[in-house]
Amino acid sequence: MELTERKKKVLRSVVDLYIRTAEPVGSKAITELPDMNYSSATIRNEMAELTAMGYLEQPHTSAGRVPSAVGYRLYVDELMAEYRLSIDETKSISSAIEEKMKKVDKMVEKVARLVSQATDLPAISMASRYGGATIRRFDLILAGQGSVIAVLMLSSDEVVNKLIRLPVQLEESDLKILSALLNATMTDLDVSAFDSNLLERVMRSAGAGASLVPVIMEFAVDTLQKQCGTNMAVAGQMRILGLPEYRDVDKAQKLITSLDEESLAGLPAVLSNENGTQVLVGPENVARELKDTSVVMTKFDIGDGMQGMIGVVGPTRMDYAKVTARLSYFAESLSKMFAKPEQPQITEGTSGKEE
Amino acid sequence: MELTERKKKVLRSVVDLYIRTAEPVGSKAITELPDMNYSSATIRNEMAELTAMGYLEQPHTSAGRVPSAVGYRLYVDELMAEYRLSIDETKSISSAIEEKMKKVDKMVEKVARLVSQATDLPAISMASRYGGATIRRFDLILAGQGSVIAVLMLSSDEVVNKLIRLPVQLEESDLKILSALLNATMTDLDVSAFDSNLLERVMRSAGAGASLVPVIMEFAVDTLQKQCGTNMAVAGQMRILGLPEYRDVDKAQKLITSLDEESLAGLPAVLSNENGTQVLVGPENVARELKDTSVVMTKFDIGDGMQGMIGVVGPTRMDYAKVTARLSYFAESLSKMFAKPEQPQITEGTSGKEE
DNA sequence: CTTAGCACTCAGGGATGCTGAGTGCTAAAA
DNA sequence: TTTTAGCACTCAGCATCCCTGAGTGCTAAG
Repeated sequence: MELTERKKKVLRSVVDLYIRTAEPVGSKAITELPDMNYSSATIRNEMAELTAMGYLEQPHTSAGRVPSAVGYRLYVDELMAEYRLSIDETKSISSAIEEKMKKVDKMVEKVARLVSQATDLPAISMASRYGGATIRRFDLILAGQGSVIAVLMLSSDEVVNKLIRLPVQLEESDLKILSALLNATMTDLDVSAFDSNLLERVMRSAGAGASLVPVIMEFAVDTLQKQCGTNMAVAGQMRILGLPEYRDVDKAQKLITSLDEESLAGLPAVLSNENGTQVLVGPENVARELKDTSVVMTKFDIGDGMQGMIGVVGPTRMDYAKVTARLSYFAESLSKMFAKPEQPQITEGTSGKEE
Repeated sequence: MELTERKKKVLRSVVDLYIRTAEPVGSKAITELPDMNYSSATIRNEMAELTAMGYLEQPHTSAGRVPSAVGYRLYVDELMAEYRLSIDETKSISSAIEEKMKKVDKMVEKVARLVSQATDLPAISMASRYGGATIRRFDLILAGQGSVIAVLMLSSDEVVNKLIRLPVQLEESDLKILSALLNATMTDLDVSAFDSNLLERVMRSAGAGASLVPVIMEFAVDTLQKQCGTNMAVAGQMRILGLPEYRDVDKAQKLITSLDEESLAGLPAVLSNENGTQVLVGPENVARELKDTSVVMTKFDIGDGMQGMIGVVGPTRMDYAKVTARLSYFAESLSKMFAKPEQPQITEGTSGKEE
């Protein structure tokens, strides 16, 4: 049975009010809305029918109505009004993004923080690679007393380095030969190609620098693997403490502990493959702990064979319009930022101790 | 007036019990302790006197006693029994530390997480430099079509790099000359020496690579400044939700928001300069938000002109013995790890996009 | 000096009752 | 046929009250 226009209007009003107040909505509250020229009795009848049809729920007899999961679904898909970002909002989002972002993992963390701040909800951010990374170029620098700095330039234009200390004394000329060999044999290879076979072959031709080869190769594999993996960050978990549905510490705690990287690993699988914003309402979430929360996620392209994703977790009652608007804007801005091409560009990286 | 032995014993018992139960301690509970051969009436008298002397407090007339800040102070300084780490505990701490730690900022974050996990309390970790860092060595690598990779080796043995794209075409020989120049003029300098004067001087002699100099210098200054600054991380804030004193969401929220990097920046100033573990009980904390929490902190040496510090924040009622024991062990293990010298050592780092 | 005994205090936890927001139904009005 | 006014009913939330028991301080006897 189709919903009449009026029913839809009532449903929308209920959801809107409930989002604002977090309290069950009564018929009188609806009548007081502008544009509602019916008496409370009429609204009551409509609400009773909407309840029967499963769009609304009643916590107890003498309370108002609360949207059900089905109700939210309809609201998100059809009823909700576009939320228009104010200039202030777009500005603060853009300026937040414009801060320089360095390495992917740092970037992911920062984005999570920014999104969380913009929505005042816990936020998730991830970046995963669908095209494999390769090494474009090897360089070896002699740094005195048996120390060599290996510098790898990746297909993604990232540059990584590693300080290697070996008991062997090497000459500048040895390194030149070795790096030429590495560039000839190990560039543009998928990570899977780095096997013991390759290692043996390269070592046989390596001459004086042979002892360096295994270390460099391990470093290369490590680096490529790190590139493949999914980077993920969660931020702002404690923001849920501000929400009335989590006044109860136990509930809050349960949700927070389920908001770590591991528990959310399964999330991407649930999402459809298209770009754009998706909403998972309450029970639609697979993770049991998220049963009475909603997740809003947006995918976008980072370029360089990377796929980005940002999202937030919040009460089913969250302000979907506002949140999706902000998320989309965020994703769009990020895409633009990553697509920005050609201009003199600078990349940097650090390296520290490792034992 | 000095405390009698028996009074001390009673005070210790009160604190111990209160730490365990988080509930006011009554005279009867004390009598039931082994090694307490007095009746409840006697204990009551002692407790009354301890209260008069300010070591104990009474939430209300018919409740048991709770240690006051002064009481905790005495307990921490004189009364508390050494807590002996079990083999399991030392093992899990050591194995946690043995995971490889890379760059300082990553390391700081990881340590914060580990400490928090080991104590089940929010933890703070920081590393700050007291000796200035310098650059030991510059290398420039030509990476095709106007791209140059600048590789800087610091006095701390960290290696950082940056990909620079310039519209100018440079030859291998230009870079050789330039890097020789940089190594001659800009190594072993304190960050303050990098002024416009130096820049001008170097650029005058730089020839073809002159346009690179400002970029490299900016990178150098950035890197050194980052080295100077204090790295700090907080982890496990939500652990306070498990504590009975923070069943109240508002309280928990207040504390959590005051546990960010900025608010804790003043902390180091409060601590004495010696290494070793220090306890700040309740009102001894300067930060107003920490008035009814305690902070336990340990300083230790990282080497390379760096000072490390780890600590936890918890209720005044926290198990000081256990916490200080674990913190000290942690600090010791970390010191050892950083002191471990000479063996073939490898350092690595990455670098990503920056616009 | 210690302890048994006793009167006193008071937080915390039911039980009870009231209030007001909200409902569903019916019957009159449009 | 649809809308609305009116009314009886429900029930969460709050305030009130009382009771219980843990804990106290004081006194007087051991």
